[in-house]
Amino acid sequence: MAAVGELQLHYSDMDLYFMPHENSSGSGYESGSASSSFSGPTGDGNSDNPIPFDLSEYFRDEVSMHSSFLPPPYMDNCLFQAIQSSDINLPVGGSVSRIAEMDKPRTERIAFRMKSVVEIIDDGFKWRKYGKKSVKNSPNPRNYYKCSTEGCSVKKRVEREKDDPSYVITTYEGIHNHVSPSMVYYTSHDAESGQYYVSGYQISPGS
DNA sequence: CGCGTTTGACCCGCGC
DNA sequence: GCGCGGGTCAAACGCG
Repeated sequence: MAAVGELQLHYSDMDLYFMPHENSSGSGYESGSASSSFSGPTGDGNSDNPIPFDLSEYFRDEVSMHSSFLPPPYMDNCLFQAIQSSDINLPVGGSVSRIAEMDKPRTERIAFRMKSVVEIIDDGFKWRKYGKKSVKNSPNPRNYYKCSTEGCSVKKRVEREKDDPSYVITTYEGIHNHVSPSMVYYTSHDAESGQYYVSGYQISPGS
């Protein structure tokens, strides 16, 4: 397993897409119907010291996406937690600032688009590849992975963007029913707001 | 030998 | 009903 720090990722080039539910029309980000996407800031991006934040606030307030320069495992976890623990909806055509006004979540699908020289990113979870398909209108194949943890049915798809192969699109579907087997997360409490947030993480020695 | 990957076959939904 | 495309299955294969 490659450590995150070894990957040549450009977090400032990362976009997030909230995918429509499978029963909605269109094909998500490919057709341009994805709802919310926002690029990260172009700051110095110190991924060694993740900035504490409550992701749900980022959904409510249309602000710069600090998590864009955080390592995928950290952001990944926060996104799943945010979706799992709040009333965030992931609408088609909705803006980020309106998300909190929406109904219950209808989807558990998130797509990451990031500039990367590698397709397989160590996000702390253990994945088993179960399929590979060439997709229409794209020279690049799409790879299918399942979380290999027993009882967890989270899937992810990985493919390179057809227009710019330097970008990798990773789509997560489902929510892990377990913690990352290789990551240890630390939480802190903000006395002023009364909220807890993830203040850091560490790859566990056993992984 | 066990585990993960590969890859062709199969299934299913959708549009015509 | 048929063809197409996306997603999944599972046997074969490779590697440590």
